Amino acid sequence: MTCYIIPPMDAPEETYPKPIVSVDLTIFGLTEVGLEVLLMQRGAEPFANTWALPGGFIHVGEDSDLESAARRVLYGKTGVETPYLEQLRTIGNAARDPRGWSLSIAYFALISADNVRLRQGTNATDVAWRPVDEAAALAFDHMEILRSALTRLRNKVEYSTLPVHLLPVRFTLGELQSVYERILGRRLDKSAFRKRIAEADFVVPVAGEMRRASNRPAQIYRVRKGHKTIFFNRTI
Amino acid sequence: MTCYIIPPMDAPEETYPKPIVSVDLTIFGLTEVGLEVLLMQRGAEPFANTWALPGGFIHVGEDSDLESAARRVLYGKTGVETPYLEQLRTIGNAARDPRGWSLSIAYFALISADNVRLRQGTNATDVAWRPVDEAAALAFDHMEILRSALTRLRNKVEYSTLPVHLLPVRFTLGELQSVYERILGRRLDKSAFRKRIAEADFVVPVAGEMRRASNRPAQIYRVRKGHKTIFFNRTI
DNA sequence: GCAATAGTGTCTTTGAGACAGTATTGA
DNA sequence: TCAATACTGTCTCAAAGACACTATTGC
Repeated sequence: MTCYIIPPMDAPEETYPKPIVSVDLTIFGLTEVGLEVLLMQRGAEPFANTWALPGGFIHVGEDSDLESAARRVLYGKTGVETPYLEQLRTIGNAARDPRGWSLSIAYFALISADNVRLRQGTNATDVAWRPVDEAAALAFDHMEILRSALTRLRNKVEYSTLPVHLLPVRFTLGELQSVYERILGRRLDKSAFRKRIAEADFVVPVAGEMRRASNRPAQIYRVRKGHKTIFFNRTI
Repeated sequence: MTCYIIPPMDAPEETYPKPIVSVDLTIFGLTEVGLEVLLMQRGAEPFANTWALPGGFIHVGEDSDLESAARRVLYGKTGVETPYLEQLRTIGNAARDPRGWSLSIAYFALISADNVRLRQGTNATDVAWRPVDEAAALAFDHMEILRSALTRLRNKVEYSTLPVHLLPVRFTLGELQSVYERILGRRLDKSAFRKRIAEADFVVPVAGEMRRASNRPAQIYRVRKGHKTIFFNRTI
């Protein structure tokens, strides 16, 4: 039994019971299969044995801020330290969690799937990549969160440099174009694509390094140091 | 003294103290002065007598969801029922509130300033419109939230139909263009502007109604029923 | 040589922006 | 008549998109 004593001086003007607060992550990765999302199977009630987005409670003593909490969850499940992480939205109502009025701050992350070592955390019996359209029923309202994240990703892909974060550190322009095409589900014109990338000026060639195959070798690029996501004023 | 007993069965797997949760609103209105934001002067500690964004705690028993909580705050301060309301972001850390680890779900609202009847709520000694650039020091990190909201508004104005919500129900195209110009701080070409508005097809003329002055009368428009904000693929 | 992909150049067509015109009122 | 603003039409120039061409490797 836990009992929190709220001191009267520091208490809110009127004291209300607080909602439950958790941080949930939609972690996208690009594998041979296509765009996939990292899911975990819940070990404990509610929704035991159901697949869910990785998440957890805020550790008031440990997490200095919200993003730290999200990064802690991310590192715990993937072992990855610095991927692209963005706040998606906060969803909260009385019905989403049988334990009571509950709040979820949803984040979405993009990672290069090859760097990941999947880990099983406490209360999770399994962790796995699942194709984004494999619309399995997820715990809580996580399916709705996943759909929001997917919408946001597809929108941003249309007019930003965001998809680089799905690639390893070094990549070719052909690989970059392929990422855009796989997420958008349509072919892009190579010439127009390269014009956009050149204008945005966010990747730099790695001198001397080429990707070799049984064709003309391709220049290898990396993201320019200190790159922030760039938004085009037109569609890619 | 308040003591919450958390039953062991329904408790989180590991039980952590919960953060403080509030909902704060950046409410924009367009007055003769220009773009203004609705502020209230706090009546109670912390930050007593300091200006702050209107906000409040979630009422677990009363609010069915987050947006309801935001609308309750909005109605309480302005008497306005259905303005444009959008979730901005959630900010949370250990330092922003002296009472402890605190979370603020920030919303931003656009209202037609003429419909508003300002009200003083509990714990507020004053409620007033303030120009957005009058960078008074605000309570908590509300200045940062206000800046976020302003950035979001200016960005969206560039390529969306969002500014209609700052106008009364009936307006002329000249008035609409003026709203865009006042927020963006630059003149727009009338011809190009009207082309955009016509393409977006989100306003309809009110048959027969004209705004009269000592010049050619202007057609009065209203927003098309069921209008959702439309995003242009280019700048306005 | 051939297959395959890298990388570049050019042409056409679209449409955004600039600007100037006409329309219609009150005074 | 003039002043003022509503509303529309046209021209120009930039750039997006389509497409084709050349380059360079392994086999």
